[in-house]
Amino acid sequence: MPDFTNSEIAARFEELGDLYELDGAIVHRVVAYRNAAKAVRDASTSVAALTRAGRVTELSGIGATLETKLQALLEQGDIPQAVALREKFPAGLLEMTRLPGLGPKRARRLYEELGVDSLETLATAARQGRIQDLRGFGARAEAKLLEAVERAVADDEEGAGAGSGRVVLDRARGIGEQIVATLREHPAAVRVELAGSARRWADSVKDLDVVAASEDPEALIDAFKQLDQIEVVGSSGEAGARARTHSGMSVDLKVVAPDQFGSLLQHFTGNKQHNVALREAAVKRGLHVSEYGILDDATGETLRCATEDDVYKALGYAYIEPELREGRGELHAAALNGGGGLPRLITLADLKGELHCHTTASDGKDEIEDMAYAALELGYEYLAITDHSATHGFGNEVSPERLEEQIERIHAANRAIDGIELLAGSEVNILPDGSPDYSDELLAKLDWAIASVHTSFAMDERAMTERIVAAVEHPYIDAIGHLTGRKIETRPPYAVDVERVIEACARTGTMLEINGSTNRRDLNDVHARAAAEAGVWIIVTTDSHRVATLSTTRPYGIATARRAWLTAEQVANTRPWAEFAALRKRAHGR
DNA sequence: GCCGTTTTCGGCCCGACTGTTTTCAGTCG
Repeated sequence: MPDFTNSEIAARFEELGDLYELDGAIVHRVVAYRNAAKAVRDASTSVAALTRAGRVTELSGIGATLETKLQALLEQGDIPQAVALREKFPAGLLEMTRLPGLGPKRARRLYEELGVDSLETLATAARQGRIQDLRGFGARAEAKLLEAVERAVADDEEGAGAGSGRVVLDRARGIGEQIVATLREHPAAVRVELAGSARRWADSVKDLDVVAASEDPEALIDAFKQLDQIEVVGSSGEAGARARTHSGMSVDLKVVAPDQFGSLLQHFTGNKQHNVALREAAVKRGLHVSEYGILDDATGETLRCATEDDVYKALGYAYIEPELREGRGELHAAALNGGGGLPRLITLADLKGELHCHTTASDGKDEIEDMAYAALELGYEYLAITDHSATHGFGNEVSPERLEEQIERIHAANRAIDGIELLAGSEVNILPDGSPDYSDELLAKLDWAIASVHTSFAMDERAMTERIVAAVEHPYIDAIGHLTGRKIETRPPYAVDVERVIEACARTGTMLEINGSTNRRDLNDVHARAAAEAGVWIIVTTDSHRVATLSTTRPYGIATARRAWLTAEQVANTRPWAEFAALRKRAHGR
């Protein structure tokens, strides 16, 4: 039986948590399953393998009971308790609980009292007016349920295959920044910031959180509700409102007085695990943290925090950058007495060279010189031109003969343009057998080669891992590009044992790329952190196919690096050219 | 169901909004 991937295991735990919730389990037990699911999804190594090795309880959130359930899943292909609960509750019932406003308690009552067991039978019952007579329901609840079903069905038909409803970060930030910019112009606005997962630079975003400080919240909330971007206002109160944009994103606005803004920003930046851990630690010291301030049991007074720094300081922590607030050990590190300290995170300004871009020689839109001048303007000291290689699939093929010519062109441009080192490079395809698609002799003529998988994604994990490790061991392959091939929200990673590839890179001195392309961000944050901890050199690139993305894509690669806790020292292309040149595998002849 | 520099048992963040209620449960983030 093929092993379960981490995301498959996480889905099983989520399902079981949902089933237990329907079954009336206490909330903490349900939360334990959801926390475990997140721990599994965030794990940098195979949870199936960890389970077999008897080490899975090393993951925070997995205890003896879940270990037993994991063993059952791996040995029998399913978890017995899940099998039993699926018998008890029809699949349509779980689907019903995913409707906004309908939770497990009321869904179960609809099932038991009306026999409603799917979106379809729910819609029928609502249309027949059978729901409004139930105790605790009413005519409005019935109408809202019908509306929710109809919307879910419409969304499903519209976005066939789209699934999660999450939006890739660059698009979400585009919408969010527009809203923030407009609100900032309002006379009642003192501060307006984007919060939530968009501020943490997550891969994708479910909805936008906007927080504001104002002496006149009502005026600002009114202005928000009338923004051009807003299609419909959902709920609204004295402290904020929720609305949906024409682009279909849900946006929350919250407003407090300026002297509470730090607490609000901290609260709505999250993530949930970070905030819960922060608050639990505070409770042990008699402090209660909310978005309005910090209540001290001893004095009965609430400390108002104008800045996030005030919040963290009052609780005994150093300031924690938003990208680190994922509940991955950042609070322990940030503790002012006894914490190990937080890393000094890499910034945009640290990057000294770009190592992955394309020109018209393959599928890029601009010429070598255009890219060179753009990189120079960004302050880069070096730029590697890395067009796709000889095997087909990417517009122009760069045959070996054409690569020889391209190397000459790059060298000529390098002589002609002052102030930047232009490197003759290639993004070499890793063929299914693990070999590159240029000869060693040709690869040796390059200054830099980054190798990536672009074909035959469907190999099994063992074969794919061997394929990539073979490339890692090649003497003229300096780095591996976009290791897992995932496209955020559209294509899952291919099956590859990232841990083994990291080990091979550490052994051979091969670098691993964080491809900053906004729909890739591959390595992801978890893998990049594991690679750097294993001593692998990381490079942060844009994979630009045109001049514009050399600058616009950079923040996304850097954000992933920051989410991976990386310092400038751990990223090779923060080094000046002479130092970087010496780090390349081809330079030290391994 | 997890977890432990006050606990191996007894805790487990905090508040807003909605709709149905005569004081609150359910849902959400």
